[in-house]
Amino acid sequence: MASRAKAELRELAFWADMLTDDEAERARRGVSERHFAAGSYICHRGDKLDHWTGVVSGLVKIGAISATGKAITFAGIGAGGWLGEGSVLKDEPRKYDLVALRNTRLAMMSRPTFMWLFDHSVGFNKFLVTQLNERMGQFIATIEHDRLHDPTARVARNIAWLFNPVLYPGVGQHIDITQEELAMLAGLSRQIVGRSLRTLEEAQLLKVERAGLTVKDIERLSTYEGD
DNA sequence: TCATTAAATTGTT
DNA sequence: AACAATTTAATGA
Repeated sequence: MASRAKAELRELAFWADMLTDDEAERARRGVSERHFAAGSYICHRGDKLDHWTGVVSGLVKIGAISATGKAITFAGIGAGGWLGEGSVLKDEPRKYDLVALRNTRLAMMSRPTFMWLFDHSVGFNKFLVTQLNERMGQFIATIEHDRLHDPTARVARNIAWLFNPVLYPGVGQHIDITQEELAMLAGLSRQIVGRSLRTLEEAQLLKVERAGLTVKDIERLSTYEGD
């Protein structure tokens, strides 16, 4: 049977099941919770935030300001997503900005705890490898994404991020997200996002609801390139 | 349970 | 960006 620590940890992190009871207890002690209000910065590029960070609830944007002054979004992270393993592993400052797009609860694991799990836990390393691999795939896709000027394609790609079954095992067909939040993620205006969503709905890729949407065809959505 | 009001979300110019 | 229309949530009888 599972330990109490593991049950507690599972509330914050789905990968708790991949740890032994002993490891879970150690992990639980090294994780604390923090809250960020909508619109606030969790960290700026260059900060030395040496915590591995999980989104318990809410929505976080990973991005940066380019040399030309344009805001670029690398990825959106929804509830269940974990980020920052690169900065923690290499003990480097963050190379990107983190912004809470809505009120967000974060689980933050201290670097010593992270390193201990990295050294001792097979389950944790398995999780890390799949996580890094999936990130890499998403990153490759993002490079292409930047060349996509069709706003509908950008919206589609941004939605697909939030439905990645490897990164977010719990997510079903539906998520709660407003068109305004999607606009901030994709770097588009709210009305363009609204129009794009209707286009995607007409193409039978998803169903638009109030303050949310349901995906009908995640495969075609993630590869959508416009008309 | 229903009616009223406030707040949030989306559509339109 | 501002305004209007619509839907949901909260309140209290």
